[in-house]
Amino acid sequence: MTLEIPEVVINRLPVYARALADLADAGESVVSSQALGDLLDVTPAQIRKDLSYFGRFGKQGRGYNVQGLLARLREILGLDRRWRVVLVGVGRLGQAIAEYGGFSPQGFEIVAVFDSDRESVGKPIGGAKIRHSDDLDAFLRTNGVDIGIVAVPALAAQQVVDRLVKAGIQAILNYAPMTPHVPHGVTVRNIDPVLAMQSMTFYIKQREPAGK
Amino acid sequence: MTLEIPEVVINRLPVYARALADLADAGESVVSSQALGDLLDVTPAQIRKDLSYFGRFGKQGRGYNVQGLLARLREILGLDRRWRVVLVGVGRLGQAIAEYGGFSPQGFEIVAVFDSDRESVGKPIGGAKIRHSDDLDAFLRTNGVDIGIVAVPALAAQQVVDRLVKAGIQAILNYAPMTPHVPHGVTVRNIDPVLAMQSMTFYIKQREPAGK
DNA sequence: GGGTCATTGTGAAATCCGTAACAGATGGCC
DNA sequence: GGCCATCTGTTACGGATTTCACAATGACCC
Ligand SMILES: NC(=O)c1ccc[n+]([C@@H]2O[C@H](COP(=O)([O-])OP(=O)(O)OC[C@H]3O[C@@H](n4cnc5c(N)ncnc54)[C@H](O)[C@@H]3O)[C@@H](O)[C@H]2O)c1
Ligand SMILES: NC(=O)c1ccc[n+]([C@@H]2O[C@H](COP(=O)([O-])OP(=O)(O)OC[C@H]3O[C@@H](n4cnc5c(N)ncnc54)[C@H](O)[C@@H]3O)[C@@H](O)[C@H]2O)c1
Repeated sequence: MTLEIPEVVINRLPVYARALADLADAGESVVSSQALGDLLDVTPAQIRKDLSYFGRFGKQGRGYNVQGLLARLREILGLDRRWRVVLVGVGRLGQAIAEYGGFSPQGFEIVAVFDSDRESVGKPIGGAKIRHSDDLDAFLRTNGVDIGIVAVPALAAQQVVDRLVKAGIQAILNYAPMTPHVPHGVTVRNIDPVLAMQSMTFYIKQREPAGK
Repeated sequence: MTLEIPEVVINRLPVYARALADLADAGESVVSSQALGDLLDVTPAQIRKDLSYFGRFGKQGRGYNVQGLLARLREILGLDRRWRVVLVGVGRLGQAIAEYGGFSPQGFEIVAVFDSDRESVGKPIGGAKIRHSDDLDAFLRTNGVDIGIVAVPALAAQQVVDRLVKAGIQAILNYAPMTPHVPHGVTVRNIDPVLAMQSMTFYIKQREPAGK
């Protein structure tokens, strides 16, 4: 139905939702696009435009009802239900992810974790037991799983992505420093702090006429 | 000098550099924009256009010299030197960052780590000793530091960002789930897996006509 | 050394996205 | 109840980014 919404817009909605949740916590009941924009370093026009793709949520002369808009955004993004997630790769990063308390309150439940290292299979982590990655396919097929998190070394990552895709996973959060290939219809987000730093250095350098 | 290069372009350059490094490791000496594009899911025209902002690096009929282009990109991005980084917040995530082996080989050296918890001050982590965050300003002023990594709870993050900025830091990698405010001239990149997942759910939902 | 083929670099066209601006609606006030 | 100040929703515009398409160039071969 709504098939022409720019991806940049979709990527901003969770940011709006997060700010609205903070405002709600702070006891605010109404917010204007101007005030929300100040909070997020976004122009008010952009916020209004973004929201207008989905409907009319505000009241002229007043602004948006914080709880109301938050509820609508959550609905639009599909955050009004819980999502089942598997984690593949339980090294240092994978452990931090498995034990991170920030996912569950947002509706993302890590229902199983996998690793190829037989030594670690069976060990408990973040409420689950580590399973062997050979059992990944079987698990995915018998349990409904929505999202896969990849936290294996770069060299193993494409193989893991392929397995997740073959088993029907629709969305992948990739922490490995590589660009995964997925068929059309699978959504990927990459998290790579090194790339983030490597783009920042360009700007630092620009501002440093000395040095070099 | 070169002041009108779109930020999206700058953000793609490290991705190109990473792929070129992989190609170099694989023994490839030449690559075409087509081949590189296939690797990265980017159109060849985009690659050529991006590179053309900085000069002419290829040879018609042949493509780009892998080592040569990599060297030029590293130079453009400022990756031909080492960068000094401080980490603030040594909780679970901060520890994983401090001990992550992926930064140093790319030229990012974590020269000091800070936390506000007096219990943990003095403990060794990733080659450094944890310092108290009260000493952050003094350290930054006496040691040249280029980049700050923020890994504290959201409620403390703006305060930490402010301190880093006041001490002259030019670039901040923020892991806290909030939008930091910084003056013009300071570069920020945010890393937030929850936001990443929250935008993916939109697309999963789109594809699931059932459910809901 | 000329012909062929592949591939770059780049203006021009097309598309995408953000901003501006304002008509219209709403609440508050007297 | 009418007036005023405020703020939304939306359209139109302009700028930014991507894609297109092709002339120019270099490598290779015979
Ligand atoms: N540690 C960090 O802070 C950090 C930060 C950013 C990115 N990363 C990236 O995340 C990935 C993991 O990092 P790490 O530090 O946890 O590495 P790690 O070596 O500690 O852990 C990798 C884990 O993956 C498992 N594994 C390997 N191949 C597998 C396969 N085919 N199937 C299932 N499991 C497999 C290994 O047994 C190991 O437990 C790497 O790609 C790394 O570059 C890590
Ligand atoms: N753990 C993860 O995988 C993960 C993933 C994504 C984002 N995050 C975010 O990263 C941040 C840190 O997460 P965590 O799990 O490590 O939390 P944590 O509570 O384990 O660690 C936070 C650390 O920050 C320190 N701290 C608090 N206030 C400080 C201040 N003003 N100055 C210096 N240090 C201070 C605390 O003493 C503690 O050691 C949070 O904002 C979290 O939402 C964590």
